[in-house]
Amino acid sequence: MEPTAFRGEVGRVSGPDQNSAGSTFSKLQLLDWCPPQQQYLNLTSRGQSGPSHTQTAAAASSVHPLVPLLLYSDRHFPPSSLYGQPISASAALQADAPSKLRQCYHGNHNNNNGSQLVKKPLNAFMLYMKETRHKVLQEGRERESAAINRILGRRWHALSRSEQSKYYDLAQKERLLHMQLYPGWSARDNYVRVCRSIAE
DNA sequence: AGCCCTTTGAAGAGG
DNA sequence: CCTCTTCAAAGGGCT
Repeated sequence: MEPTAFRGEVGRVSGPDQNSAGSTFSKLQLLDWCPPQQQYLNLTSRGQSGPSHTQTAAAASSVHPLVPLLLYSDRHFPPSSLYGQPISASAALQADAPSKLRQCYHGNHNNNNGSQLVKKPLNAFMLYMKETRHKVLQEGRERESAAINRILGRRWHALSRSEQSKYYDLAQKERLLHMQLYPGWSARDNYVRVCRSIAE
């Protein structure tokens, strides 16, 4: 396939093919699912509780009913589940645990602006991985994530255009919602090397 | 305990 | 405009 051309078709947030967020969201509203917003708040606040996360909670609660869409990708692919199935609280906690580890890996719980860290929205392949990883695990051939990801990379390329478009569309919705939730957010906020250069 | 590995895609920086 | 770098998820493996 041609990822670049394909990306140009469905992967862009803005551009001539992208009418507007409004028209996109009108379609999104057709999606039938309604996870608790609290789960999303846990996600965006990285599972932390405390004064600093009231800002995120306020941002999420003040946005609109599309908030669950972001949760859609992050919480929506529990192990051995299909689309539309609700995710359990334990699964949510399980998903958060390694994230906390990564917080330590990246140095702190905040971004370099001192505010609560907001993570990047997942791209199409990341969404595909979240949904498909457990299948590879169930096959029992591989256990290491690096090996599993190699397999998923090959399977991703083996997907048809229409199959991939499902994930590109979802990723685009993620980005749109992320932009609405965090208008001033930049991926650069999470750059560790930026933090280090500032600290030096 | 903390980082590496491995994948694709998005986004930012710099030339 | 193009290239390079970083981060997003995951978790076993390694230091």
